[in-house]
Amino acid sequence: MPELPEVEITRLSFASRIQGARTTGVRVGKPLRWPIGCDPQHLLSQSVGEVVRRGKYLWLPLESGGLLLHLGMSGSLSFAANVGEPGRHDHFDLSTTKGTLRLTDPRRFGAVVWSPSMHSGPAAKLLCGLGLEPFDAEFDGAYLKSALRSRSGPIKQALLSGAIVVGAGNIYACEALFEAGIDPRTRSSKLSLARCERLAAAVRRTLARALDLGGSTLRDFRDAHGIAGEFQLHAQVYGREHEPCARCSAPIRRIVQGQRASYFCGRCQRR
DNA sequence: AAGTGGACCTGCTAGC
DNA sequence: TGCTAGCAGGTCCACT
Repeated sequence: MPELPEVEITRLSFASRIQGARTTGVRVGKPLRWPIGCDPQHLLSQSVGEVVRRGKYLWLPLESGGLLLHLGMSGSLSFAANVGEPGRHDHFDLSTTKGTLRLTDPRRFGAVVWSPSMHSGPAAKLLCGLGLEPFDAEFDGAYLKSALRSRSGPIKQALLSGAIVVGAGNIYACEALFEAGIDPRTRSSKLSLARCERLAAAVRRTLARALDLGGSTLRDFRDAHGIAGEFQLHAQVYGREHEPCARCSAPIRRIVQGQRASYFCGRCQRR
């Protein structure tokens, strides 16, 4: 579900409200992707620091370490003073003096993992292979060109891997490639510097636009106030197989790459 | 090292 | 109306 814009919108919707609160209770429901990795008692009576994002992960700092959160495909976080009884898909609650942070995740691909810090233990292991943040000044055409040099596979899969640049998932990778006029099947190492520059700019613009629009809500996504996004209404290619391309009217195509759907315009997007 | 396919889990929808 | 196959925003891991 949640790509970088959705994760960042979620963070913005509760980080300032939970900061400085003190933890008062923990409820662990059905198993998520990994075990939490600590005795839940260990999380009690600690003050909460500033929530930060790295890629699609959120780091929630506590005094004796912190929690690395991931929303998987169908996860969302809510934060409210009165949360009520947990529903069937509510698998983690962290109660604090300012409200309860609750992870709702029907498919349970999400995760809540304790780590002594962001830069050690399980968190470090999960974060260490990640590429640049898309809004980092270092992320530009020259960086992309260099990072893609050793990659023979399709550019779409290189973007999705997160090893070069983080944050673009299936929707935004498709949209960014459309904006840059690049066929998703193009071999990564074949992209010219000029096209790498266009692609880096397109990734940033696509993610920034999604942030402006509150992210994409296909079905599950809500921010921590329960508000849906509307980028999906503005998508040019994602989920639009057979519809006419907004730029040239050719029908949008759908193919499968690495077991994921790719949508693109066969006329506007070149190899 | 980089590419590929399978795995995890539930819910919804299109088609018969 | 009811069943089934196929599909869904992610990403780790084992294997080549």
